[in-house]
Amino acid sequence: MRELAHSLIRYRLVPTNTTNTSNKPVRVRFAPSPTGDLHVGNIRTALFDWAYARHTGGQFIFRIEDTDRERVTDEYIKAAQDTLKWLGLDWDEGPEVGGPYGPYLQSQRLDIYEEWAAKFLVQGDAYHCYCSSEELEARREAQKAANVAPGYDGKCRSISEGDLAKYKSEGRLPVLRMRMPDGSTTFTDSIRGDVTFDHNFVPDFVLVRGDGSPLYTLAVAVDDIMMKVTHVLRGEDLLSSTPRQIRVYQAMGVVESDYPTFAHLPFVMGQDNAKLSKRNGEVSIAWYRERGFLPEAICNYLALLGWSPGDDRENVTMKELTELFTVERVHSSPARFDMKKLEAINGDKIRELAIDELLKRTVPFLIKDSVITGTPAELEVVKSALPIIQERIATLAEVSQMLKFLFVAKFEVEAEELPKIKDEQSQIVLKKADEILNALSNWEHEAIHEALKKALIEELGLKPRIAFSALRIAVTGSHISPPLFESLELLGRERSLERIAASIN
RNA sequence: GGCCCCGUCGUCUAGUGGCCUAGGACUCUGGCUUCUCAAGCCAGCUACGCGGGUUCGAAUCCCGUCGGGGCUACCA
Repeated sequence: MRELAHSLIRYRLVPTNTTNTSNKPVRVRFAPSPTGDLHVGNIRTALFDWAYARHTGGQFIFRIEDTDRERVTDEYIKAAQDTLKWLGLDWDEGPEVGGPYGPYLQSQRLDIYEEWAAKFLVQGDAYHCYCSSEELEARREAQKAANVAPGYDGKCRSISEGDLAKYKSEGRLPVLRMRMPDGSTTFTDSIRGDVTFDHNFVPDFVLVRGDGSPLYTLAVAVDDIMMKVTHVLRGEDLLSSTPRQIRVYQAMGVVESDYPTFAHLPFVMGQDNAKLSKRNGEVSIAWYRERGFLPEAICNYLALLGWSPGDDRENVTMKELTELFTVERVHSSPARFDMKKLEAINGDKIRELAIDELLKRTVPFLIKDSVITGTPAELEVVKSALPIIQERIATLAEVSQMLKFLFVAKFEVEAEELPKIKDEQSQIVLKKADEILNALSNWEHEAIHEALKKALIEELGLKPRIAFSALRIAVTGSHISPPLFESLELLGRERSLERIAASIN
């Protein structure tokens, strides 16, 4: 009977657009399984989820899928929250903030899953399966060899009394398996259109482990329904798990109009066209944070991976993103992650920062790199130096290299640069500069520039790039530095003259 | 192997039958500017995977093909 009832379960979800045709308030969830630091792909998903929720004025729900307690740790859960906060992806319901449909950690919802599982068993939608992993493995191998679709063969759909007694006496613990009826499932993916899965290729799947713990397939479906989620935007790796999820809705007795709308986001790939992973690029958001990438730059860049506003604009703020984001404009094809473009956008965002804001953001890097300790006097110097390096850096971490010459206790010219100031011509320049600057009373960069230009360019007849290069190295230690005259002013008269003198043979 | 998804410059993308001799951005190359490095400005290179069809006309529609990816767990 039950089988019959499910024999024709084709259905279709109403096509959805971002204006949310249904009158239900939009509820979008980001539900990662933190088995490590959140990575670029997770964040791109989170960003789209968040942007969609904000765009529609709906709720953004943050749920932790920690049914696999072997791989998910408390540190990773904590790190995931920190990362989202750092990026500015604030959630309306979830860990810390709570909400009406909590708890939001699946490990705290075990009794809920247990209840539904029991119901499914009673209803006959699910059944106990006593097959051991070894047996399943063996049968899978056989299926593969026989070239038939692999998957559970339904052996335990009906078990004889005798077999049941035998399994129990052996102490076997059954898993709970969902009965997949004949037929097919079709759903409308907002990004991909109609997608159909023939149930011949969707085998009966496990809902509850032998030890009684729930699996993703059960928890995710139950939670999305119980939390009244209206839109599921997630990675395309979950596309083929959708018919299973829908099967659980059916067992739960949910009416079709209450199913969430699915949208499967394309992957973020690494350089080598494989899914982005540790092997082919940096994936951990924490890594980008340490490297001096701005959260708004990361979000801006990631927003452009698989989505575009439609016109030629590429620089969008978080606010603009929430205004412009629609699921219709999300691509269906995967995108490759390009560090170079991220860096370019990061540089642009740095240049947009007000000096006080830039100061606030760079100080932790300078302290971490032991360039400064953070005294008010140091901060003053950094602040006055930032305007001249702001357009020269692509990441915040670069400020240390740029400004350390202003703070080092014991200054030394970089070893490889030394020969460049020891030649005859450089020595002439340095001696002349020493003489001129010692006589200079006004130590402002314009005055310094004027004096040096007159002495070195006009009187000695040198090309500017030649003349100033030696001086640059002598004073900053490197042939790459912030503008020379401003650097001299910032360094101060005393230390500048000291360094020039020290560079003279 | 089976099922499913995907296919425009090197990369991200615009493009939904004529506005496309395919636009923008990043990268790269050359130039300008310049005290180095950047930034900025200008210029250049490079793409509709392939083959059929439909049509007066196709990057856009259809079919096939090739290629890439995902899933195929008591992971998510």
